[in-house]
Amino acid sequence: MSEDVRRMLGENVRRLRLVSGISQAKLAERMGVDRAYISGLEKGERNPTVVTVWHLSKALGVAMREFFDDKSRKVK
Amino acid sequence: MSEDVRRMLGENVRRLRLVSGISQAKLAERMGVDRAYISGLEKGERNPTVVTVWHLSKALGVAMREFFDDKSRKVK
DNA sequence: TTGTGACTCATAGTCCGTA
DNA sequence: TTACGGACTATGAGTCACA
Repeated sequence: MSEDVRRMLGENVRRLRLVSGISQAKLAERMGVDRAYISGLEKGERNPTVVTVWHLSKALGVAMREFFDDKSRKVK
Repeated sequence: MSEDVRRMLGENVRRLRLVSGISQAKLAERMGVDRAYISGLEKGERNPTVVTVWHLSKALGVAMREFFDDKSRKVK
């Protein structure tokens, strides 16, 4: 289901953000977006565009593909 | 620039679609969207959401990350 | 087979507050 | 520090007729 995509993305955003050790507010500031949006994103309630994912990748210093690796998936 | 993301994505969609040997119309049919949308996508004029990319990955039978590999980039 | 402009409707994303 | 909600504006989704 496509809801899974949003959830997976949100988990990856949170994971990568925590790895870089910054708050939602700091991430939002780096991206130039609202902090409330990051909150919804990480909870899988948002369906961002690829440009937004690109902003995320720049702000967190990771490749865009990092956001699409399903860490929860056991096989394949 | 973020325009580059749209262009890169469009190029990857076209590349992966041609690899699988189908027309824009066929891809659109598989995704359940209008053919005109695929046209705009491949030309880098659209900024799709991650759910749309997910539909693309299902229709073309590839992983989502495939759409974010920058084939035109020489180094790094 | 693909590109394009004009279009409607849904939602991305903001800004305010409260907890 | 984060979640949540309402009201708002900008922009993406998705279609169509025509070239």
